[in-house]
Amino acid sequence: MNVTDPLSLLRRGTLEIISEEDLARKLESGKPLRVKLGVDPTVAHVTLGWAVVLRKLRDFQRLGHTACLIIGDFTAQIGDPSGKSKTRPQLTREQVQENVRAVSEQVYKILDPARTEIFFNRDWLGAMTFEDVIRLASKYTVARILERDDFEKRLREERPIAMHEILYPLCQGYDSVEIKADVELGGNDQKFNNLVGRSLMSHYGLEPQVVILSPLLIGTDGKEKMSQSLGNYVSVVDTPNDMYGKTMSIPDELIGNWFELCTDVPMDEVQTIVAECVSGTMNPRDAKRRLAREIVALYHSPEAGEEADRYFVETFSQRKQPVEAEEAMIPDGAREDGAVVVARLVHALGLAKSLGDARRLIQAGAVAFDGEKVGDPYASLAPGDVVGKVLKVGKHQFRKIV
RNA sequence: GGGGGGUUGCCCGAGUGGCCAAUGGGAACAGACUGUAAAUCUGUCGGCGAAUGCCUUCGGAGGUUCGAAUCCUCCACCCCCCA
Repeated sequence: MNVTDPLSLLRRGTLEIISEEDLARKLESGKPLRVKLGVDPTVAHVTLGWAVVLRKLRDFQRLGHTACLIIGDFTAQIGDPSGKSKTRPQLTREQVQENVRAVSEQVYKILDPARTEIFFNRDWLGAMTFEDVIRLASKYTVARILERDDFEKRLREERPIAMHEILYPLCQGYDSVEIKADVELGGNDQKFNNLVGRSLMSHYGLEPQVVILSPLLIGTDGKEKMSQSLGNYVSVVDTPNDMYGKTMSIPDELIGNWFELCTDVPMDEVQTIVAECVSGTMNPRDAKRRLAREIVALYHSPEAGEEADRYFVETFSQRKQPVEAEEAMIPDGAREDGAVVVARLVHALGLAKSLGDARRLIQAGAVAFDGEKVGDPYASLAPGDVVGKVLKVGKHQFRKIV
């Protein structure tokens, strides 16, 4: 790849580079840089939010540098204190391996495997003696650790902070020492941890890493950062229709942000789109359709993007029956005296979490066959009346009964 | 080590012997309206049952009582103040 100005490529979609001078100097040295990114092995999906930093990492690869993925199988036991402020459940080595397998497949939808190294931090953190830990801990002060937003907040709110959580930033920072990182990428919430890495590296006589921070992508709920545990995410392995549909559901204010962080659409074009939405020249819905198409194109194909767009317009805008709904047989549990009990059918197909829930949905008018609502929670129909029809539950769950 | 406060449903938070499956808010889900947006209005929001109803739930284990989220005992965990 021929890039005349590597720095400006690397700057897109970042919030802060600490420091740009250092980065420029390291780039000029001409040697391939080791670019570190920590990976949380407790998740099994690469989300668009995570893809933001992965895409940045890919930019580095295109410039000839090496991606160093650190699987935090050791640190996962501690749990990053940022965010939910809860200690995570411990994972077995097997569970970790399982997630890593799933995730690495997805990661290579973005990264170049030839320029990627993978490490497990258990390999060095797990091997440390207590003495090593004490020595590491001596290189940082309590006051500085407690500066961390989350700790400060929890202290103020009288919520617990366990000793081991205090060690978390040190563990993560030590990873940088171990792999001799030149650059570390991360979401903005990683700022504290990544800066600790810088400081530790100097203590260990290494040149401190450059820290590059990306904004956190807001999830489909429009409020919280996108994360698997919050369920407001789009996975890079979602089907085209899902990916498209989820993208269409984001609030308008996020359009520009998503374009910048999730697509390769040039920034000046993004700015035009946003301006037109604001001025009313463009319907924000159409801007989102473009966005959704771009995203599907990136992880599937441009054709799949068009296809998903068509599906969306037909199914939701024009409220047609979906062309091809997932097929489902009538489970035995849904039958009673030869008739099909609608509530049981909905429940048995997993479209409602309990029988009672299914009845409530029916009562609320959320259940229909071929567009015809079923209003009676106790309705039962002859099998002939349901087979071949499309069952709709809520806004976007469809099953073709066969 | 001493003293005080706390642990309620997805979250926050009321409830201090029966009227409590447990007020209220948020989240979530559904309906209407739409652009599968936002805002708004309405409904639902432990499980099972056609139903009077039954079962499970208020940190854990016991106990008192006709009856306990509420009282007692022990245990676990958390916070604050003092040392």
